[in-house]
Amino acid sequence: MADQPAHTGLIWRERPGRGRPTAERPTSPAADRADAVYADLRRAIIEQSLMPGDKLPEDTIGESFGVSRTLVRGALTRLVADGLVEQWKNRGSFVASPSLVEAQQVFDVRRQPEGLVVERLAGALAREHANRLHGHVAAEKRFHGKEGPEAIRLAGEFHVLLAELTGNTLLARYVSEVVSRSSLILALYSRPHPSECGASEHAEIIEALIAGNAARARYLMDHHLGAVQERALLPKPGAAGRSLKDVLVRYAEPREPLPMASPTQRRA
Amino acid sequence: MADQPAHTGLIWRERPGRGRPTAERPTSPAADRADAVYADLRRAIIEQSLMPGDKLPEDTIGESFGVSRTLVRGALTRLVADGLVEQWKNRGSFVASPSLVEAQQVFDVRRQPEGLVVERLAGALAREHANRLHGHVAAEKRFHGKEGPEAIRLAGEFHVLLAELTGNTLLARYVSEVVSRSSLILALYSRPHPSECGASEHAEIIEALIAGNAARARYLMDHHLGAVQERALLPKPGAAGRSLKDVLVRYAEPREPLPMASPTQRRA
DNA sequence: TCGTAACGGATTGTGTCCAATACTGTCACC
DNA sequence: GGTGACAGTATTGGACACAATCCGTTACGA
Repeated sequence: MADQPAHTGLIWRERPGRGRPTAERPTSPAADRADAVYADLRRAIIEQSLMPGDKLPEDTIGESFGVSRTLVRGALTRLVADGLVEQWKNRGSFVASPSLVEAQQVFDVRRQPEGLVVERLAGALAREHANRLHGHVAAEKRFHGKEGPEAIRLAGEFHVLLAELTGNTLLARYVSEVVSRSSLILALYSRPHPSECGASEHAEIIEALIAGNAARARYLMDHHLGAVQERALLPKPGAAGRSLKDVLVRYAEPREPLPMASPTQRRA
Repeated sequence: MADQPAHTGLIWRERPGRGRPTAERPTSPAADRADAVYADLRRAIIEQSLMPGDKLPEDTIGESFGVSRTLVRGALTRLVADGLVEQWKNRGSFVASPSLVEAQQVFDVRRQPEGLVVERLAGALAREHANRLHGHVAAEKRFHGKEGPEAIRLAGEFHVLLAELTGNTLLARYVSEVVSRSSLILALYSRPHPSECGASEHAEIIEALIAGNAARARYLMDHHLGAVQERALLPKPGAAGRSLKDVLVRYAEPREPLPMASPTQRRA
């Protein structure tokens, strides 16, 4: 995520042409700090360093990053637009806690843009693109069996990468957003599962795309998303070690943050 | 658009339960002013009172609405997320001017969520919902022949209304966003066309939904969107009264705002 | 013991200030 | 006549300070 997708990464559009006037200014590049706050916060959420429901106080975050509340607020506003953060009037910002219903809706919606992606890409994959995809899957497989945050992030980034290859900026943006939201949902609802078998499913999709079999690619993608959804939303009913809170959280519809329980802060 | 769609209208989520503590406070309700700025700006853009490329100076807008730049900045940030406004570092904000390529992409993407909408709604339309839809179409027909901004707005709101009826918040949000972007594109590229025949197409879709014919509804929606796209992006090549600028604007890829030409301000 | 009301602390909401940057117009020079 | 550099001006970027709101606690009364 070094250079992240254009849609979500940058507030300010670079001016086209006339190459940057002052190349590489040594001091902190002003507006980029705002982007840094946004990117770091976003990544912390997706990697589950910040869990759903965690409080995000403006001043605390500002101190951590060495910026004022103004910039933090801007970053939070953008994260709200991404659906990763919720804001409550006079109470502050929290990492979003999508309800079970909202989670279902996310997966419901997600199949549409992702279906379009594979349709566009089937048979239209440049050699170099295919290589990048294979490389990504290889990276995923290195995490096979583990279930750390990197694994979740990598799995999501595969879908984003796929979408970006279509060249359709808006499409890439939508996919990126639903993927982010899915990561959040996984953090909230999914039980630890032994092995993330997503990587091999990803590989299958790539094969179908290279073969130019649009129908099969769409079928595979649909199945893959269905599998992810199932893993996320249908944990074993009688699983041990399930706390009351874990159960109840699924039924709290408009996810009001718990007033007291919120830890003062969490750092990535 | 009195009470606009939840997703885009409110920064702050209302606290659930415990009915509002201080009912109807007389003074301006603080955060609502920020929402007002956002909503009015958004509407001004969609109704084409503000045209693509128009400059949006923070202080001028602030004066117009009687708020400080802080609130304006927040509203602009949200409009950026909606794709209605572009920001350029140290140059300010402008009404977005999607390129022809981006416009194509918007319509390309748009069919997906809208297809899902009619699929979900086919045969699942409550009587009251059907009535609301019919009422809306009736309102549209009142503008038959005219081509004012209200007509464009109403046509767009039909799609948003449809999406909201699915009950899927995220889906409604996506549709709302692509509809907004489409309005912008219509403002940029479409030639005045004699009669907006969209209303009757909308009526046909409603009939198919009531009949529970999902396939036909999806077909109709697809065709409808195709028709809109064609009207928007394929004007008569030899149309008279076409200025050089009108032509060139279609080929400027990364839409940098013209440094000089921007009118100092436009008021809605 | 429970319910209600008031107080204090903490956090956010908003406005305003100063600095940095880019654009525009003018002038000198080639 | 055209190109380049320079200074003035306007606008934005960011930070800070004050005010408003809300939460949690405590004290009081039934």
